[in-house]
Amino acid sequence: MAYSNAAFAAIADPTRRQVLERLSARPMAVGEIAAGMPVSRPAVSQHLKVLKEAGLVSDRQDGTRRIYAIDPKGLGAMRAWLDQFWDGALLALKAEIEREADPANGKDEDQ
Amino acid sequence: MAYSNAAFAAIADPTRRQVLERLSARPMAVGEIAAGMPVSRPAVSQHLKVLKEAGLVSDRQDGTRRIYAIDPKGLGAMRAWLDQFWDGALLALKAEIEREADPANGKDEDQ
DNA sequence: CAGATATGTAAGTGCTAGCTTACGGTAAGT
DNA sequence: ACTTACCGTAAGCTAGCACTTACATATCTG
Repeated sequence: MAYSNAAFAAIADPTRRQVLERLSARPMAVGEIAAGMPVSRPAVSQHLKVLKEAGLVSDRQDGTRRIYAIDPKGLGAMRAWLDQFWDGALLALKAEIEREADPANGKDEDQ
Repeated sequence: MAYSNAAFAAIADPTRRQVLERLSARPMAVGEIAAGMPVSRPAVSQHLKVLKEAGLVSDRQDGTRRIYAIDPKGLGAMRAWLDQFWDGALLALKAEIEREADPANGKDEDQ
């Protein structure tokens, strides 16, 4: 399973998640994003760089402005990992519960 | 949308993701987890503490050992956030594409 | 061309994460 | 009771993150 380490590290930061949430509404310019945020504009710029390198956003030049938008590819990889992990965990958990619920199996047999 | 900040911070670390992957197979003791990992056992212990506080794992005493297992609750919250974010982003992206594809709307009208 | 607008980037700083070693505590075995 | 096994935690260190201010760059406008 090939997933991006950078993507998980990127969404770990609350400020970056806030940026992503704002971009999920519609593509926006840097200054527009930074307007309603508690950090400075350069900080947002640096966050956008991280998000871009993680494949979570894409950018496009528009005059003096630079429009950022969500890039579905990076998100897809993360969802894939979470889904697979989720399914595996649930399966293992179900098996464990069934094993413990059935006395014939001997839940402490090898201990 | 109420999601856990700690959960996102927890899965940001590759070592912790490795711990989760091992636990997704079956519940395991601390030493068993640390056996096939590149870091020391105390390090794994600290990671497990973080994962537990994030609601991603649960623990149970068994003699001198401590068995850790996946806790579906914390994962569910993360998946919910990702799913909602994913859907919103795709919708916005689709709307944006349709807007740009339709010349009648004037894609640069307010600039 | 001069000025304003919009953004990226360099430099510097405070803080925290993740790691190691060392130690303490608890449960099982002889 | 003594020893062994298993684990959590404290102390200390290093590296990197997130932030700020200051500066450089590029585009549009009058």
